[in-house]
Amino acid sequence: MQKEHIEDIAGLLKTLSHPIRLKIMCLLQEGEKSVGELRSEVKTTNANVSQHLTILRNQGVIANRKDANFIYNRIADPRVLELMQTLRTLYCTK
Amino acid sequence: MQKEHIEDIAGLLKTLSHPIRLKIMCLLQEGEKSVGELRSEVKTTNANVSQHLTILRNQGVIANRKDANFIYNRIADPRVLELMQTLRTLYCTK
DNA sequence: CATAAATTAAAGAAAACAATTAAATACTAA
DNA sequence: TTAGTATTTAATTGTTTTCTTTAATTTATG
Repeated sequence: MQKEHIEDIAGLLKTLSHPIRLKIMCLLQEGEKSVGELRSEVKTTNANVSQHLTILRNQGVIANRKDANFIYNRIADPRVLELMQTLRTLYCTK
Repeated sequence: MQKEHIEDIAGLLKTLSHPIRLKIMCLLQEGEKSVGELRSEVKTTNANVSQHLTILRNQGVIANRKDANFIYNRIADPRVLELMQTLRTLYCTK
């Protein structure tokens, strides 16, 4: 791995390394979800979820679309989807 | 994923999410290396490398053996090895 | 034993992070 | 327009990380 890759991947892992953000990514594996739906699943405040979503969005791993009052979030990077699947296989099987 | 898994994986990702630690893990994919060897590759102080090695050891991803003046470190968890390989494939290919 | 090389441990300051609260924005519907 | 819902932003505060420096430990060798 070259230096740039190291920095990039470290940044990605850092983004995913918070329990709330990792859980959000897990939930989004099932399909897009609004901020409110995510909030009720991760059990924290709207503001907190919103801040974590901003971090995920800045990293480029999620994107969103607006529909009326709701903002629906989805996983934007197929590589992250595959990474999540690898983590599940390695650490959640058996 | 259950809550415990989320916490565990988030902790693992956090451990791997520092550029120096990630680089160390990359280097150890090639085989065991002493603290001094790692230091010269990641270009920082011995103390700093040692601290990062402690973090990796506490997370259980590396182990070491002592031989005379040298302490040789190696990757201790095969799942992490596979995770590293996945990251390389997803983000360093093409 | 004395010295050098490799490593660890401890302490400190600066920077980054995270949660909370309150205020602000955007949109819908009555 | 007004009220209500969903979401974001900003500010504050406390915690955690990270790096640096310095001191201590371990082991081999002269």
